[in-house]
Amino acid sequence: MDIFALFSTRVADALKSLYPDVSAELLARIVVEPPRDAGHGDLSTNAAMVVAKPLGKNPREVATALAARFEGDADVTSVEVAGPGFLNFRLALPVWHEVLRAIAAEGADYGRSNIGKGERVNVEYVSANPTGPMHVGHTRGAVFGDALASLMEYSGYDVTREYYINDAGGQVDVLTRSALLRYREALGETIDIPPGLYPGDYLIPVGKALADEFGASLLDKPEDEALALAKDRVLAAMMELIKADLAKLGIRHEVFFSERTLHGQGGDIDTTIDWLREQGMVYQGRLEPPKGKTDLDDWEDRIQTLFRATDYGDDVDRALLKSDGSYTYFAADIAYHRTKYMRGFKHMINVLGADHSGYVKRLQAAVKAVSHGEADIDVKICQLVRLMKNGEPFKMSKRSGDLVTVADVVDEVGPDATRFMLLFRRNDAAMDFDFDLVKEQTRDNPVFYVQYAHARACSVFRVAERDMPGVDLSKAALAAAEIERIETPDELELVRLLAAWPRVVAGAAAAHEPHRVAFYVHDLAAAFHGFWAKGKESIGLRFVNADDPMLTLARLALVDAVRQVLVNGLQILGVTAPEELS
RNA sequence: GCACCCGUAGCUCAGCUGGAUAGAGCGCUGCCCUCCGAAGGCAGAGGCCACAAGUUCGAAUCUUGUCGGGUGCGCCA
Repeated sequence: MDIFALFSTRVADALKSLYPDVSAELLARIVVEPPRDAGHGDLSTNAAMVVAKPLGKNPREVATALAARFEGDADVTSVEVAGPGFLNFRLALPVWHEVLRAIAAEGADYGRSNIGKGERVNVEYVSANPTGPMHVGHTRGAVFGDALASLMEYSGYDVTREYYINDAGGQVDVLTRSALLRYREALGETIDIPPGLYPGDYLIPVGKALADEFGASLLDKPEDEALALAKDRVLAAMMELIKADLAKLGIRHEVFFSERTLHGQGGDIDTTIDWLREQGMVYQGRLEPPKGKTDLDDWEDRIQTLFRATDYGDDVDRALLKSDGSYTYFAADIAYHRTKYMRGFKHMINVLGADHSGYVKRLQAAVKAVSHGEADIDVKICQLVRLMKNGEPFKMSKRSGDLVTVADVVDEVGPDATRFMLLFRRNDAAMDFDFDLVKEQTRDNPVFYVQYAHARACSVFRVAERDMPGVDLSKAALAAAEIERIETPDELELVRLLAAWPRVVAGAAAAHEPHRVAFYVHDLAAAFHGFWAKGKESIGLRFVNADDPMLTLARLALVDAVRQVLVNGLQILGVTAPEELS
């Protein structure tokens, strides 16, 4: 149940009956929303202002006519024309009681919508190079993508969570060579890791595993052959490391797509490039060197194979072949996104790090080209995260490099805090991650604040059981409670917030902005804590009143509704809702 | 030089895709609570929404330009 959606159609219907010739486009621009200032009422609509001009009428006049349509409506206690032509509604108590009943009835599904209409969306995120454990820099994108995918699912999209394994480039050879050194080490040699190779300890067990499998047999082979034999093992081992890191954050993907499978004779890249050629999207030409870039010593002006990205909104055309004749990363990516389209995805979302911001136009161009403009892609860039301790930026040092891994962070603060903090900010704004704050048990720490609200809601039930032994507090009993007893302004404020939840999730899903869910849940927690605090000043506002079981039951239904919505929000964010805090 | 992102209270950030008198937390000031319904509550001060034009009934929000910060800039991934 979404009262905003409900009134949206009612306002539109009223408008149509008054002015039969208002266009559908106009109706679509009408918004029913909570007014910024609660003093203005419960619902507010701009309908009159939107429609007035095209109809050649005065907005307030239209508003007045519209208001008349709601006179005597049982759900509405007052309609007022305000300001330049706003229409403000105050809703009758039974509407709020209906909201509470709906929450009880819908439970975990309260807020779920079908705005996605079952359409398929591919959400690609993390896609870290398989050259080692996940760096902390990947964490934000990982968490963001995961929460966004959940949010889309919750809003009626058919979501596929996908990870693109960049296992085809030169870095993989470098990685494998590094692992082969560790292999020699495992066989007893003393090794020295030259600069340029990966020095990390995490390759030691990989070397050992190679030694176990191949014995000394790789030693006599030419490097090419040894590389070919070892590569799959090394890559698999790296993916295991990455998956373990992801698991620590509660993240899983449905599809792991290997870049290597696109390469090779007659592979997807070949067919894609051929296809692009047929479409006239490829030509031979030269590019201007970028201005203002410092080190252009190695710039070589040459004719190359280019994709007409500028036809699709990019700034320059992009190279498909390297000078050695192999495909560029972008060529593979075009083919990759073509497979997404061929696999039936008309909506794609890519979550990338800040260092890829220069890549988005190119991707959008590729998707447009490859789908004849039928598919869309939204690229979400996650800005940098600075780790802070004692008010200063810091780096946790690992013996074998100065990387801070995902595991380092999660082991220190836990997955819930990591996830919530990273989601409690717009993705496109840089943020500081404060280690001290995250472990504090005070209101300043939003993770604690929200989880505590949930725990407190649960604790109310424990108190009720203690103080009112023998009273039935089951879901069924709550559903049968006299919800009508909910009527004080403080209680209704809470209900209003609960009523806004479906609207908030839907908006967040449409905008691809999970942080809105985090902020909502935080607001709801604040309102709940506030109401709780009132009970300390005035006993009549306490949830549990042993001498009035029916009132208590009604209030418990309210508490349970708050608890349920907190759970629903946290679930989307992938954060647990503990019943007790230690 | 170019592209993208950001610029909102002293600090950290929201602002519901164009709505009404711009919000929250921290910090500050002043009260209240000394409570196990633990891990506080209430109130106040604090703003040229970077700046300037434009679009319209209406702009923090959209357009253009300027300034400042971040990221990136043929063949790396």
